[in-house]
Amino acid sequence: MITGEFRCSLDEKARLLIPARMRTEVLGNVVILTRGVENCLWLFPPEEWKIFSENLVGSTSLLQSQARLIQRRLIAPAQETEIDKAGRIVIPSTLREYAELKKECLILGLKKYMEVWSETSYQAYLQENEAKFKEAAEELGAKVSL
Amino acid sequence: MITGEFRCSLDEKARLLIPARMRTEVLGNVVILTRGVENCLWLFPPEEWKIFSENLVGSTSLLQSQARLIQRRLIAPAQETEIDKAGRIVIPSTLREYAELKKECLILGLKKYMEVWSETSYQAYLQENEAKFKEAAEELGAKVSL
DNA sequence: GCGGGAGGTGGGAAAAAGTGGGAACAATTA
DNA sequence: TAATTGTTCCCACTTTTTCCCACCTCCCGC
Repeated sequence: MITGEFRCSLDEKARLLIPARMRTEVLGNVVILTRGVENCLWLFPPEEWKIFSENLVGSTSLLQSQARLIQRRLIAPAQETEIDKAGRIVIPSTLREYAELKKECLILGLKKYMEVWSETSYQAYLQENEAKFKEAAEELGAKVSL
Repeated sequence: MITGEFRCSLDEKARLLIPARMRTEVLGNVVILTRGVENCLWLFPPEEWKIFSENLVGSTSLLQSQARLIQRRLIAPAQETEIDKAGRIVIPSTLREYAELKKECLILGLKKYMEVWSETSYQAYLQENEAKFKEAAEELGAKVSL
């Protein structure tokens, strides 16, 4: 999958356009949408979702509360969604509300999956975390020479 | 890659001319553009980006907040861009806004990669950090004989 | 000083991507 | 059952992007 930040818009019918550049990377016309960590949605191509979810389920037991929590939080909300002829997907209302998506959205490509953010939440997230990011980068720089 | 500071301009179609001197150093006609640290964009030749990003992604999990932060801040914004026949690249709007690029830009050559700054931000950055630079130089001088 | 070439700039036109909304169909409620 | 609301599919329009070409200007050799 490609990386990149792309602006995209959600219309009144709750359809989100996947930018053409990212669309070409999704084999087939189906993606899995779920709640992400932080205020965003995660969007996986089916193969990647299979790997991720099976790993997650495989390494946890439903007899443990933490495992149940993780499963409810990440696995349960997952829905398969079809990409229409114009390259859009319909965002289910529970997920739309979770990520507080308005008209202005942002899609992030992260190699194995994508994230969908409301533009305002994403800017807020980046601003709040810029200091942490610089610290993390310093630390990383001390370990690895990049 | 060559070093040097070059003034260059961004036109109304968001195309940035890579000075001919630097262009010759980029094998092939593709570069990777991403958010840098501080107010600038980073511009890597594909091979260098591969090394850098793989080092970065290699040992991280999307279930950890620091890893997500670094991926969102450095990996997600990265886009492959082609150099056109006239030696220009198109700067994606999210990146252009991040670095506050206006017509007057500056490209810095830094051996392994390049940086793109708005001329005004760069001047401000240098002025603000001159004192810190002198300190850093003292410290380094104590360790290494240069 | 003049001609030629390389580097740099701008903009037109075709193609591609994105947007909105109508109509048909399904579902839900009174 | 009729009326209303919500979905889905499709089409037409608009905007953006891409590709290409023409021209400008500066520098160098003659």
